[in-house]
Amino acid sequence: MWPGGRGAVTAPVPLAGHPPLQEDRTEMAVTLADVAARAGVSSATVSRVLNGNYPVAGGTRERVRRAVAELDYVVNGQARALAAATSDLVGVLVNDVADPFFGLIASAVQAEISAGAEPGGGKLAVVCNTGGSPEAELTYLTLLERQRAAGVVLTGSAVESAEHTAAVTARLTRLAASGTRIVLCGRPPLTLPDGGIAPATVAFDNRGGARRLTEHLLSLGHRRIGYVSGPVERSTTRHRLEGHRAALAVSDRPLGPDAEAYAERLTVHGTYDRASGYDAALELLRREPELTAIVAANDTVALGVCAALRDRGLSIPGDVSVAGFDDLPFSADVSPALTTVRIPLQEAGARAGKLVMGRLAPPPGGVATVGTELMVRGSTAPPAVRTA
Amino acid sequence: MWPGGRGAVTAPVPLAGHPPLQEDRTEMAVTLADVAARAGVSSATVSRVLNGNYPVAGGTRERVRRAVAELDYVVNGQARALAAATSDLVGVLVNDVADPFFGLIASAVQAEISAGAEPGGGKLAVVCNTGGSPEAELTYLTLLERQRAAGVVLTGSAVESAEHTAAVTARLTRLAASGTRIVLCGRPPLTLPDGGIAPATVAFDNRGGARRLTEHLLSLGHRRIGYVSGPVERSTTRHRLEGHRAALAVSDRPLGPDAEAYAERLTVHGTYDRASGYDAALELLRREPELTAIVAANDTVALGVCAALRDRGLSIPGDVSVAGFDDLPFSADVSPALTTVRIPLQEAGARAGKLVMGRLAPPPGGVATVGTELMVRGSTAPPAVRTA
DNA sequence: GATGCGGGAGTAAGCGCTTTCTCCCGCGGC
DNA sequence: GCCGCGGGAGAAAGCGCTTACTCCCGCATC
Repeated sequence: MWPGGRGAVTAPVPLAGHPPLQEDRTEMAVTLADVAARAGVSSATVSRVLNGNYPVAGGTRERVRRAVAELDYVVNGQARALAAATSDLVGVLVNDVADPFFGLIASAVQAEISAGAEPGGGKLAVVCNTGGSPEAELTYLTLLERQRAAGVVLTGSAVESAEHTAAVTARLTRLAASGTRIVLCGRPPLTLPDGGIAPATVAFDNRGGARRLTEHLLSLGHRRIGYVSGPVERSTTRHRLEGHRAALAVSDRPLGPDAEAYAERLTVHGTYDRASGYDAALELLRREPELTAIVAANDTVALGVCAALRDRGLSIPGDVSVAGFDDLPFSADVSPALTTVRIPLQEAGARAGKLVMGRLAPPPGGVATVGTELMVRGSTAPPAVRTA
Repeated sequence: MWPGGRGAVTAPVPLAGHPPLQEDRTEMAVTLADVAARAGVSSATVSRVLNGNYPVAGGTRERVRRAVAELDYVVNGQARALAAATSDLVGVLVNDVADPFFGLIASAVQAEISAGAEPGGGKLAVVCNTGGSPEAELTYLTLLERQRAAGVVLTGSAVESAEHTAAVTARLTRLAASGTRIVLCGRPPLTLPDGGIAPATVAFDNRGGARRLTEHLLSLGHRRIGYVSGPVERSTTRHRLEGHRAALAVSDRPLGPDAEAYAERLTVHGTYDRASGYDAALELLRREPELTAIVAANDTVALGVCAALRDRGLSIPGDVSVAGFDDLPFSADVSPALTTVRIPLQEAGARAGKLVMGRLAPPPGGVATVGTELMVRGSTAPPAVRTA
């Protein structure tokens, strides 16, 4: 078949696998066999006691337990995983761990998956920071496949490019086929090709929340509303913007047929961070000095907007009302407290965690949407009566 | 499940390991052997091509590469780990992922460790949320030992109880002995017993930062300064409080010998969250209505303090100055912007990441302290001249 | 033309578990 | 009193890789 292959091992020289690496400075770890020897049983029995899935006589069990304790034995997860074809790892992909939005979700997911049964304290969450980069997302998916992760939770907005969607779908299909449970949290449902079951999804009602938020501003009397959007090509960005526009569309804004163009003009795209909000606010003010309200894509951006307005000498909400999205913990504490849309991130994360652990049946249709709630606080008020 | 009956199979039926679980719905994953067969080489050669640590002829290598691509082969990390006695996992223990303080550190650590060499994109960070619970910390340490983690980064304040310290030390000693690299970040150095090398440490200058912060208030003219501390028995809490007291000790406060008792009275312990700050501020106001400044254990707590003061109708910094610690991103954006102490969390995390990856030599003495910087902003000002 | 070398490839021995067979033993039933 | 049975426990076959040894072959050396 292949060249160079001889074979013919003539002399009975015993081959040796890994013998030379014994005398490391690192004393050899205790293995199942050591425990077995100490307890005077076979390693199979020790394994059985440890996993508790096979009847072992009380006395024997006790002896094994003692040996385990005396030797401070800790099972080798990788060997176990290999032999049993299981894994203790669950991947959690987030755009940015340092962002409380993801932190809250990750924290809830993690609490859920490590709250496992006794055997050893559940699974371990591998939090992967994609930084919003599609490539990183794919890389991590591969890394998780390599680890044969028990499950994967994808959180946050999806990049809406056909190419990337296809790539992610392919990875997820493979993962699902090999038994990894997939859950999407805060990103739109996905359809897997060739009969694959679509992953369970915990979706956020971004569109509805955004609509209600803008309706709130409209009802206060605002008509010149700026919108600081997130990065284009991301599902969350699109949904929130759509909700905003939907509210505007049914309003009685005096602009009639030009309404859409006007809304377009008062929309600035940026990233989901503070600096982006700051810059965008200035830009909006330039485009429409008569602005009476600004809606931001999220709370962090809203903070940047507030900073810019303040630097411009405008008061909130006296001169301009500001609203955010997400209701992160700090939003209630800033001054003025931010009007925003609350997403039950904790609850969503917990739900995702239960789903990925198989502790919760997937919702009918595969998609569960968590509602959003408008939180009206001090940063929004009726527009001042200007000299217009 | 298990046998149950005997079965006296008399004929020489060959034993079979795992044969029955072939026909799962989950098509059998591609293995090294499959790739080898397809490329017409031995599996050893495939392994060598993949790991690039052994000379393989160009043609052969190309053939293997093609086979890998065609079969969409992804190496089984667990088998590899078992065989090579290595691991792709690095544990990162944090008190609370949802807290930006830890989020920032974790994010930096992660960026550092996954920025690995080509072989496969570096290691995977396992972010473990201890919730500040000593038990959880130990549990995670065991779980990481089980996974034979390549490294572990412990972040955040340590619980200062002899018992817990001993337990952690024991776990770390074992981990270190088995080759796991240990790094402490933001927690005080530790000494391992019996000759074990102490883990590399990236410490924060909490004491110095706190001292300079209080000195700043003193220099503004404040003399009645409340302190909202963190949970007792935590190193960070203690260090910050010590810094604060140190500054007071050398000040010319008019209270003379009673100074210490006074400082004691103006210190309230709580947790590191907003609610704690809120309650503590009210309590301080009750104890000393003449208070002109409040120093909080961290920015989050400071936010709670601000909220309480506002609810009491007090202006910041007009009536009471407020200061925090950490300089989290939002601190510059709240109104008034928070005077605080900046800790270069990003830098510290990156340093810890490099250390745990062995890409940076441990600092001499094992401990590298990152400096802190006083950030004076709008929330502190000279005390108003009250009718006193 | 025989010998020495070094590059390139294969063989197979484990890594430390899990799990399937096998097997031993004491006991109640016919 | 012999057979059948079920509870307990052991032997051993892998899981899918890595890697220490071997070995072959072509080429430069003497």
